Amino acid sequence: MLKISDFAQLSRVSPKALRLYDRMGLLKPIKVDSQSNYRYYSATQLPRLNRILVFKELGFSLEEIGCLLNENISLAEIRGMLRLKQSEIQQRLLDDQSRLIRVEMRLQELEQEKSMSNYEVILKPIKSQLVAATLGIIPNFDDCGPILESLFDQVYTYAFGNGLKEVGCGINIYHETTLRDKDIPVEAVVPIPHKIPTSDRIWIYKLPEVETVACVVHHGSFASLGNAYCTLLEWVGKHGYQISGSTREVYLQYERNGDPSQYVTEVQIPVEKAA
Amino acid sequence: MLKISDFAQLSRVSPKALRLYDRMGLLKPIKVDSQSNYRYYSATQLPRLNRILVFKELGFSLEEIGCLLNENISLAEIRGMLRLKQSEIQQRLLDDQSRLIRVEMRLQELEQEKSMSNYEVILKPIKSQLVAATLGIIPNFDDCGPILESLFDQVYTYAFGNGLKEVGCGINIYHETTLRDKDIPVEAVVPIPHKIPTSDRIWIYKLPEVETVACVVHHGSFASLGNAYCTLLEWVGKHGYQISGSTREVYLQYERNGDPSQYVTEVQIPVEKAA
DNA sequence: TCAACACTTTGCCCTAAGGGGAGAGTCAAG
DNA sequence: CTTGACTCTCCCCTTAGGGCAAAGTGTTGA
Repeated sequence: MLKISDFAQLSRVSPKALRLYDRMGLLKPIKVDSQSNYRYYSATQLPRLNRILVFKELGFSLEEIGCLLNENISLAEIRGMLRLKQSEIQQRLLDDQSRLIRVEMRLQELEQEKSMSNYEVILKPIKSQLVAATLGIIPNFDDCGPILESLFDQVYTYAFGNGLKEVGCGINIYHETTLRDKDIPVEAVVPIPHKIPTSDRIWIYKLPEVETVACVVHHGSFASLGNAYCTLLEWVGKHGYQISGSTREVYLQYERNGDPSQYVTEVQIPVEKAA
Repeated sequence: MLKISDFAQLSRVSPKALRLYDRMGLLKPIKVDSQSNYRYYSATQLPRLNRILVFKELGFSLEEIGCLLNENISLAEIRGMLRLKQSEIQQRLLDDQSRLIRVEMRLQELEQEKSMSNYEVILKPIKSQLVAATLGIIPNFDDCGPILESLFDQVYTYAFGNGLKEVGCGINIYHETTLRDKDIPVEAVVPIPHKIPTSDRIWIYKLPEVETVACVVHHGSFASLGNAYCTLLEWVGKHGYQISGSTREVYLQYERNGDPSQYVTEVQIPVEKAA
């Protein structure tokens, strides 16, 4: 018959924790004085408490331990819970390994560049979306503005002309992955909420989903968009990915003849883990 | 000017999280309508939000991210926080690796033995304690009871005779680590709360602390204490430890001529990581 | 036998990062 | 004008207890 603090000292578990285990049914005192509600424990309860502690160290929650200590639990169930916990821990290990590598890469960058990059590369999935699209060719990058505007004009005009009120923001898709600085084919697409007829210049289709794109958000004039590409391409290589699809530019904020410093563009490159 | 759910969709961060980031000062909307309290965001805030997300994936708490995003933080401080996080992750990795191994060992045991062991081995430190002690020799294990009782009688009698009211429970220390089944020297010690004089048979000293003991709690007659030793020794070997000191038996619950099924004994073996 | 002190009880609030929901106010379209 | 979709704030919930407060209990010294 030990008082709670004696038992706590014996087991090196705080009285608070012992009360919690009592309330959760993991370890009931051998006796509770009905008048004072004092809890009384016995040294014979140490094996059970130690079992609780061991399972806790193995990463089980108190609720799970409640199941594990239940008298009528089969060995198969125990095995199942252990295997489940095993895969949980393995997953956390993998996550932490990747996290660790990314932290270390940031430290390296910091040492080399003496400043933090302006861009954060993030990975995300892109959902399939219905779009209206047209094709064009950019003779050279220095003068792509008017051509792109004209392409999007065509798509927007067509979409509004077919009764649409609200459309998504413009997206450029560069289907050519080889580097070329002249006569670049480009597809100008605009997400639309529902189907409209196709024309000879504008076609409607469902842009397939992309499992993973690496992307950066560029804030400012298109003139400095090259930095975004540099960051993105370097990141893809360094982190063990490879390009697996057509690059897109999403014009999240853009106004014709507006202030270029207010433009916001997201550059997306579909990627997959390099073999 | 995007409403919260538009911005949420754009960034794939829930409105709930955006409100939290607002409240924590991580990402304030560009405008809050003073009458309706509606939050309005701009696509220009995506880079900052992405930075938040990246740091979150690296394992930083929102509070830490608040520091990291603070304008007037030096590169040295950022480096410091990264290094701190790095060591945190490394520690968690090590913990999880050891956890994983222990879970796998339990699974193996389960496969082999078709039942769960009765003992849980736990590691703990033992604090230094003041004790009264005497030495004896056990001719053979089969008949150790009376001799041990006599040894403890001497110590208890001496302690009470010197005015002590409360003493700890008896501990046997087997200083001999070599296996011997006859004439085993044993030290019977009893923790005492403060100094008393030494005699020729009973001496008082401070039992040094032990950094780590592996221990099991045995519940029942001493006759089956061998099982506890088996479990413990097997565990020590399997888990990559080696014995680094004298084994102890702590008689947590014992009553002369009492019911042996109520005895509780803790067997402790000092261990250290094997090289 | 009483006062003092150590101990125990329950209950409440706190943690991190939101999720879920209620009740009330707001916005845009028909 | 109404309706439905959004948004706001506020409250409770999650883990495994820690900290504290008020009230009750046990032991000990005088």
